[in-house]
Amino acid sequence: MKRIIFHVDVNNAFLSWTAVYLLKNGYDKDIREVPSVIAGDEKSRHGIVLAKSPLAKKYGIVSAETLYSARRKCKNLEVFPPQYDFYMEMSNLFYNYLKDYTPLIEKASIDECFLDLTNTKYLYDDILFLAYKIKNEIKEKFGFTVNIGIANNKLCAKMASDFTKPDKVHTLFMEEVKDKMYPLPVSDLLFVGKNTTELLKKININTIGDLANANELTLKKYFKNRSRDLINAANGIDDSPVISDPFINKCISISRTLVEDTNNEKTLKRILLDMSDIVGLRARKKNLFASTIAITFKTSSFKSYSHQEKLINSTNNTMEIYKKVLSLYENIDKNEKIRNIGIRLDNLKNIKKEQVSLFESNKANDNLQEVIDKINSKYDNSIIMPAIFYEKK
DNA sequence: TCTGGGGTCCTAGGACCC
DNA sequence: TCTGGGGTCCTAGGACCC
Repeated sequence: MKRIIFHVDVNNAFLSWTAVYLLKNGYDKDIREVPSVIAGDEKSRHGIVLAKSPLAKKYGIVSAETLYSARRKCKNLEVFPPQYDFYMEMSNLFYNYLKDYTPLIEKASIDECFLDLTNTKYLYDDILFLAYKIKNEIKEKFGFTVNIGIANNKLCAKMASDFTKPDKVHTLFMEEVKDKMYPLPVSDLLFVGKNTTELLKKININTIGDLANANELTLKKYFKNRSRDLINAANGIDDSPVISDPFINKCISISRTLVEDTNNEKTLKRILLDMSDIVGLRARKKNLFASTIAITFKTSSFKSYSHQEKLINSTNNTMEIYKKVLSLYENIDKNEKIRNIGIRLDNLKNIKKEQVSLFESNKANDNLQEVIDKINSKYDNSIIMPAIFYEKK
């Protein structure tokens, strides 16, 4: 049976949401109507474009480019800082509104959801009418616009919602793939990024249609096992389900770009401890336990490295994470200055894997952690941490 | 004042086992 | 007297997405 899938995507999410916030708070201008971007603070080296208005786009400004370069393209560019807390609020409003239409809803990211309406569509006599109703209601209720893609699977729904923006509904049913998707440049296809586009160009594949009809053996030379997936994607084939189960992270990570490059051990260890506590707390809140811990870093010359290690007992305990992080830190080249440093908890499961040890028990650690978390949640900002970690260099 | 941050998935290559 | 072969697990690195 053919499925009916909606992909609902907030137009220029960060920029729209900041526009909503500003208008609500008496700002007299809609920043969606001028050349504007949302970008981080350059002084703390976060100066890249996170979202752009349609007019900023006309100047050739793209996401993830440096603010410096964006300003050079457009002299009167208006720049606003991101407001992550407000974005989370809007994202939840959006999701809670949509989930009234079907229990089969998947939150794909902060600003997009998939809805499987296959079994609920009989409730709505006209699926297109329903999409317009959802789109218009979101605009009226919340003040931002969305695009909705309607298709028989997630891939095509997502492609469709990307067609023309903003505030639009598009369909891309299986029988429309040839007409609507084949003529597009292959770089428009999901999972085809910059590098893949370059490689495809070499073998004269320029449109999605070219890829759809490509010879798998030819592709294999460049893309190995990925070849079949690429051809399937180009043909609009995808049978991945809409997953509404509470989301279980595969990994939780955190990283920070430092105010200035450093190889000062004390500074780096202090930051690693801080971050160990943050990721640990996030894992504990979701009741997830990591069996792999990694540290990641970027050097002054922008080269990335990582070191990871599997644990015998999985954990989400701050002290245990930090202990492992420190031992991983010992492996890194202490001469190189570090620009960005991070921690990743990987192979997360919602049960604790524990090998029974004759010699020690982690029970005490876990109990202590629970007490610390309780205290910290009561007194917002105070971070309680065993003193030994502060006194040890 | 060049170049963020949080994710997922895949692959190569080494270690180790039988 | 000159180096197998299959399987699994683990780490490092890279591509891609929003």
